[in-house]
Amino acid sequence: MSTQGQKKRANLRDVAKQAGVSVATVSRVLNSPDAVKPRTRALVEQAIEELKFVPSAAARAINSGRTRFVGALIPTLDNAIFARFLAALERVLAERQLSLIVATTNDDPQTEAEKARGLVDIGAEGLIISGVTHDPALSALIERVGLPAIVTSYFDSNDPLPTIGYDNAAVAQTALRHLHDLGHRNIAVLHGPKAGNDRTRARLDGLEQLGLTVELEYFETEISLAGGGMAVDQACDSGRSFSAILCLSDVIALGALFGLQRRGIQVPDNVSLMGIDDLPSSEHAVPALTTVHLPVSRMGEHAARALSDWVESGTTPASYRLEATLVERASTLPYWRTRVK
Amino acid sequence: MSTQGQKKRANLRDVAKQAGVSVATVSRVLNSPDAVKPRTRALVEQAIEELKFVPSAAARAINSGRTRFVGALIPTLDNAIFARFLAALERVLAERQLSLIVATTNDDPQTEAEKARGLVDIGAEGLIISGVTHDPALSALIERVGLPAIVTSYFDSNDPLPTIGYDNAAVAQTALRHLHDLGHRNIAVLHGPKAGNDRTRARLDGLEQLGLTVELEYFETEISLAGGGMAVDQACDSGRSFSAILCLSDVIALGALFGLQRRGIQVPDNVSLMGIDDLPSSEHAVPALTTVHLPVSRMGEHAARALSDWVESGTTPASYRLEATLVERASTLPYWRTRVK
DNA sequence: GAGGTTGATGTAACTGGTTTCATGTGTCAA
DNA sequence: TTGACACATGAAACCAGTTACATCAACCTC
Repeated sequence: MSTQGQKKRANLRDVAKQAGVSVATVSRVLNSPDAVKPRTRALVEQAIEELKFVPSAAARAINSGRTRFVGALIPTLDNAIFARFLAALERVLAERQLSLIVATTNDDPQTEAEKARGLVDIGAEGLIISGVTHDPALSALIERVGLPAIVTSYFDSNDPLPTIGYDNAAVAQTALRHLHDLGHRNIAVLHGPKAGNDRTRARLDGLEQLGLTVELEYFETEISLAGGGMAVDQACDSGRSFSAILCLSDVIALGALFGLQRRGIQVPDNVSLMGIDDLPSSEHAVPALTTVHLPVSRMGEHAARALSDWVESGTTPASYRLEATLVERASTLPYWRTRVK
Repeated sequence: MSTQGQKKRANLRDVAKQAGVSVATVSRVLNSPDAVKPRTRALVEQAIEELKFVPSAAARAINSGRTRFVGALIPTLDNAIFARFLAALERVLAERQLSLIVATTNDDPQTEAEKARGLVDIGAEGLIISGVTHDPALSALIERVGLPAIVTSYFDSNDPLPTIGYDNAAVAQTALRHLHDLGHRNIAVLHGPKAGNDRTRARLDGLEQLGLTVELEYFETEISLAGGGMAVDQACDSGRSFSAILCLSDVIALGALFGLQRRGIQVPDNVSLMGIDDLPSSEHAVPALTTVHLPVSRMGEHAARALSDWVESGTTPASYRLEATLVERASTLPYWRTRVK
């Protein structure tokens, strides 16, 4: 009854009193056990056990100035591409004893800024931000706090913040050039919403800037399997004919593949189909989808290392560009072998 | 030069000195601005701006006893089922001003216990734990700290912790019963690793306990599209013949579908195929996959609400059972209409 | 046996906020 | 004019740890 103070969590002072030692000694038992005599240590450990003492993280943090967690702002968890990125991020951060707080933004700059604010308020030591378009409030916040922050999923050495990613315009161009090289000249482009999504916009801009003599017809849809299916229906019903379909996201591409299968259109015999991202599903689909591989796992690993170095030792990382490579699989065929339906 | 202390972050005292007021007043400006005279407030706000003052989260936490974040221990981010669960969790927690730290365990109880320890060390106010099998160290930790913790993805009203989930044995039984009702008697069961994965084990146990007069042949593989493909190859090459394939995970089922397509085996004409989970891909695949719908989004929402209530007001939530329902789609057919290849 | 060194422990200052309580000023009614 | 009261503000205690420095005993050396 006397020892079991049921009221609330014991603190250092309680333990010290119980063990008959000073608070400093208890603190030493916790942090550098070798510095205290075994007998005393045992005494303290027993008191800790009896009182079920658990040190307060906040009090620790106030002294060390460290909270040991960073935040990641990502558009969504629903797309495997971000889930994979996050998985790599989490893995490498964990190796370095850093935890990861996840905040999703739905590609809304304002939500992004608000969630960033929330992360800073609870003590995030650094930030990983996916994408380019940001609310000015976000930049202001980062500048003000002097917070380590890395932008990913896009590369631009001129950005005020370090960027770790690929050149989205070039990625789209790689894809389009492949179809062009195969001889395709009438291509449907299926892409996600432009609003708020800078990655999609950069990819679309890339297509425009390439200046190839191809007819591109654009179909905007949501980035999901259902979206891919609907867009493909729209494209087929538009009255125009295409020998190839370029999807600016693999999720859309897989949805499109399913949509085409439902209509009895053969890929790649009747139409070539390709995506961008290189999700596991693209490799295993039948036919396997040609795509542009985005090294998101490596991006996550690199970003995690860069951020943790920055947080630990204050070394601002350099921007880093990852190469995206064409992965040719079975879903694309030369134009002359295509029998457009 | 004098005002621009480049050294380090300003604190409350610095701001107070700069503004010529007391620390209490600055604190008030931050927390209850109405309590201070507009003129004084302006003075303080100017000082805050000049010094780029940002309050320390740790110092706040030490007073309030709140850190405003909880942790989630999930097996992996690579399976969409957990990504979707997490998305729902994050959304509802964010509504309630709680952040979410993600830690992945790879279904390893020891990793789980270690990461839980890490979460407690940095001040998590509560825990969401996916699955049943846990290291004793984890239970000990939770008990000791008196930490709000909810177990999900499984339901058991007798568990010492509140559980929010479905009955995995019953889920598998629902699936098997469906195939049995269709007349299938020779069924290949494709499932993920048993080691460390209690959900898989519970589902397998469920199949055994159902006691139907069916021949079940088991094939263990990894939970991935590749795994599904390999298992289906193994099943086909085993020399035995099946009229139906039951996959204990939709990821495996989709991999199996692709594998069958590669072999030229028609689903459902030559073999019926079904999964469990009901991922978006199952709905959109061709043919659309029959599956058992697990309401993971609702599970995430419910868990988030329960945990935040617990954390905020100390009300231990009751365990909650979610119903999993059969979703009949195009990939399963009665036995008599099947032409086994 | 005096002086120096080492090791173990305690005292108290410190981290950066919040909050209680005391103080001082201004307004209003009696 | 004075007592009552609200309002704005400051001083200092407080939260739960860490740590610089002081203390003291024990051991060793000359």
